Amino acid sequence: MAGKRERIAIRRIDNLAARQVTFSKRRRGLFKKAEELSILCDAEVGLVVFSATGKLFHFASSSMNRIIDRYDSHSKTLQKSEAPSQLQSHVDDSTCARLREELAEASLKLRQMRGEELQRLSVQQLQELEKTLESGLGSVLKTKSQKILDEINGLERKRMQLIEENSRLKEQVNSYPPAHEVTRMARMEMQLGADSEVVYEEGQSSESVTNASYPRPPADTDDGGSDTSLRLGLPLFSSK
Amino acid sequence: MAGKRERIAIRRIDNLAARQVTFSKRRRGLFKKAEELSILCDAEVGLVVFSATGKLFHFASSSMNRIIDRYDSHSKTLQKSEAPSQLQSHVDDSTCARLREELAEASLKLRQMRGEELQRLSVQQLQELEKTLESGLGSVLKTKSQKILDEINGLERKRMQLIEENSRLKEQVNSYPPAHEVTRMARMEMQLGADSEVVYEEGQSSESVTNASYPRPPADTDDGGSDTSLRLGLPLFSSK
DNA sequence: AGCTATTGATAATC
DNA sequence: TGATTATCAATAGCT
Repeated sequence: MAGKRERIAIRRIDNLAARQVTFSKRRRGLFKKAEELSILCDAEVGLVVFSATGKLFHFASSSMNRIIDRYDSHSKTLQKSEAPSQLQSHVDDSTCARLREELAEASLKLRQMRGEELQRLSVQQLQELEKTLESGLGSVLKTKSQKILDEINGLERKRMQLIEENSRLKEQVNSYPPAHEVTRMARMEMQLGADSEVVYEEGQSSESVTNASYPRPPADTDDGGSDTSLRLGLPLFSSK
Repeated sequence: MAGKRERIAIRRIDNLAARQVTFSKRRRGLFKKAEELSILCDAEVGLVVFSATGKLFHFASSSMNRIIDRYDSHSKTLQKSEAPSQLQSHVDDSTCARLREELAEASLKLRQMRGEELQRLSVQQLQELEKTLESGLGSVLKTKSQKILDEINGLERKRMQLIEENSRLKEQVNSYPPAHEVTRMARMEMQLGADSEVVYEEGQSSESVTNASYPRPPADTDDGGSDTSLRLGLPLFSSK
């Protein structure tokens, strides 16, 4: 039948068709609610939506220009004087047109690289695109691996420094064991156990620092479901 | 308790307090949905709301100025031709600047997808790029496979039509064998074998032809250059 | 494009 | 305002 709905996460919908369908549905819903708000609550509402393909949709309870003007006057308390007689700032239309063309072309290429709008391409062109993507993917994997390795190495270096320092300190403590300190150390060792994180010595291969989870995904909450494999794919390249 | 809700008519709410409460609630809902649309569907969304008391609320998936510029440049299609004032050229100027900006951004993304200028990206961003590239690559392979299959099917269909036509013609020839033609036919059949594909003419009837199985891929490989494997990756994988 | 099972939004109320 | 809940409205997943 229909409709075993599940809640969806609010992140970009990967599938193109699904994204377009959702866009249509939600866009209608959004515009409806915008209008309702303006009517119910006597508010002035302006809504502008550009689809991913660049198509424009808009709604204004009064007129868009009026709303934009009102928005400008509200938000631009600190508007700089626009220096109205800006001589020679005239950029001719051809430049603009060319820019637009280039932008359209770049956007299309981007969408195609993301796997959209491929129907018009020939097999030959698809082949080329495939090659480009594979090459790019290779570079990305390589760069990512390098960055992760760097991070690991950095951590390892710090760790070694700490181990060294730790040894030095331990030596000092053993050489001059003030009574109260000896007692404290003993207590600590009992608490921590032999295999605790406090490392006194022992040469360690980087093996135990593998990629289980890299310490710091830059300031981003790992969205719980994202794919977990890192796909380093570079250093241990035992093809064959 | 609470809430025996009734549906309400979409007209201005007379009661001031109720109107304000509804404004707050619906405004929040509207902004939430605006943001969701922009994220889910990769759309650029700008929303401006003035309350009845003149308070401003706004949301922009990118930046409001950019969206307003983009809106202006879109609706500028039917712009009045005159107004050569400074203001006009000022608008053109900012539009141009925005275009330049967008183009630079798109170009950078393109280069990054091709594997260039990746150093500044974080591991997280690289991971995302990788995912995008893999997804795009999957779509490309899928599309290419489909196109190749279509081509094969088309060729096969034509081949079957030709074989049919061929049989028909052969029958005709056998029924009315002029003396000199008989000789020729005999010679040809000795050379070519009975079931060869001698094509006399191509009848272009688009009758339905079952294309279920194709005995063999189109035998004529005039493609003498490409040494690359096709990497069909055929078994159509679903994209989610 | 239609059709529902569900989730999500929110009107009424405290 | 904020919280609660009964209802209505929007829409995700299919066909």
